[in-house]
Amino acid sequence: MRGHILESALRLFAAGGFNGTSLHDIAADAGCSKASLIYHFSTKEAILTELLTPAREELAALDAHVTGLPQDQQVEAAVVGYVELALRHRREVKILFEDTPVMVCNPALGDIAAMAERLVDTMSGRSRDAGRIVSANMVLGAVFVTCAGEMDIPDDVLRDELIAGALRTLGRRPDGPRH
Amino acid sequence: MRGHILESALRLFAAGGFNGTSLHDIAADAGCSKASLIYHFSTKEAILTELLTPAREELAALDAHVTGLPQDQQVEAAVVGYVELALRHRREVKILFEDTPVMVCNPALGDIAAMAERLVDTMSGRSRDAGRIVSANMVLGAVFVTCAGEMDIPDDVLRDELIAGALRTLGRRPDGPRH
DNA sequence: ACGGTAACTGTCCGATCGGTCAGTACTGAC
DNA sequence: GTCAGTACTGACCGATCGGACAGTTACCGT
Repeated sequence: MRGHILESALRLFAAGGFNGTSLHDIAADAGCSKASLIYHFSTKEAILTELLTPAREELAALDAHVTGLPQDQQVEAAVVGYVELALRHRREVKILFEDTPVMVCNPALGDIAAMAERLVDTMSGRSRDAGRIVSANMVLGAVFVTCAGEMDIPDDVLRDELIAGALRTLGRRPDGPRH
Repeated sequence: MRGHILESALRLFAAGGFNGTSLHDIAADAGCSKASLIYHFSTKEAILTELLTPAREELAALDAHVTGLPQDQQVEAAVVGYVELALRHRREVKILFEDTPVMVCNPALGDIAAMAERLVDTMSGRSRDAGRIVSANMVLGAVFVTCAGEMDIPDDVLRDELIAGALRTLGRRPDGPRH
């Protein structure tokens, strides 16, 4: 049951947003009572927290891994790691971006924004140059939107194209998409 | 008053989302009663609609303008037009992306998604190649996120860097950001 | 056979939601 | 002076929200 609830909540939050989805909606979708949701998770917020925790932990792991790398490998590792993470957690990332106001007020999730910022800083090569900073922010949004929107492209192709596109955005590769 | 209400609603919707902002919140921020909101605009949805209409119309104009251009100028025109539009309507674009579920159900706003899709199609060079399609989608998200997030970079610099970054993403320029 | 506990539900609750409505204050036209 | 109309409000409404709580059922070790 617990798993069913999380699956329903994930789908509904991704489709209608956190504030746009009621406990009644989730209960109906999961095939249980509203009271059952509160039995398994004590709050609506707690459902969101538990839903996003795996992605949050993977982001933390990525953050730690990238930081420990030699300088000249950090950018590429950050890009690849972020793309794969976003692809592995498409709907979670969508919720993360679309419900930022809800998220930043959540004590268990509030550090995600800071970690994302650090990821962007890494992708910019820790530069103060406006061009680098803008490019890195662009990658953040580019990967998110592309993963969140549903396209009929196989995941492995999407992965490679996202990485290539992101590195192009950052000015790391001279070659464009073939045609 | 009417203008004050729209300004308050714009700020609050952008900060907390449509579903996360109540009529009471808007009334308090605008310094009037909740009933006054309904007097000027008949529904909460109508406030959103009126708020997004200018941006919607500019998008429609951009769509028409780009379509009328010779093939070889369309991609660059689409990129430049989109960047300038997003920069001119930062908060509106943020609402547009964060409240897609609300938007697509709104009859007066429902066509925005279709126009955005056409814009992406144009930026992809109307290609069926996965790389092109992914790149174009990336540009859509890249510009949005960068405009929506607040950075202390002057608008004109941001404009140039966004255009350059987007064209790089699309593989239209071999040079990266200077360093 | 039975006590304990985990899983689950129906029902109720106060708060808040978007929206209605009767009424008031002000203003310019005649 | 008065009257129509515009701008606005306080009080109120039903619906829905997240959540509390007292059960009921089913299973399990003893």
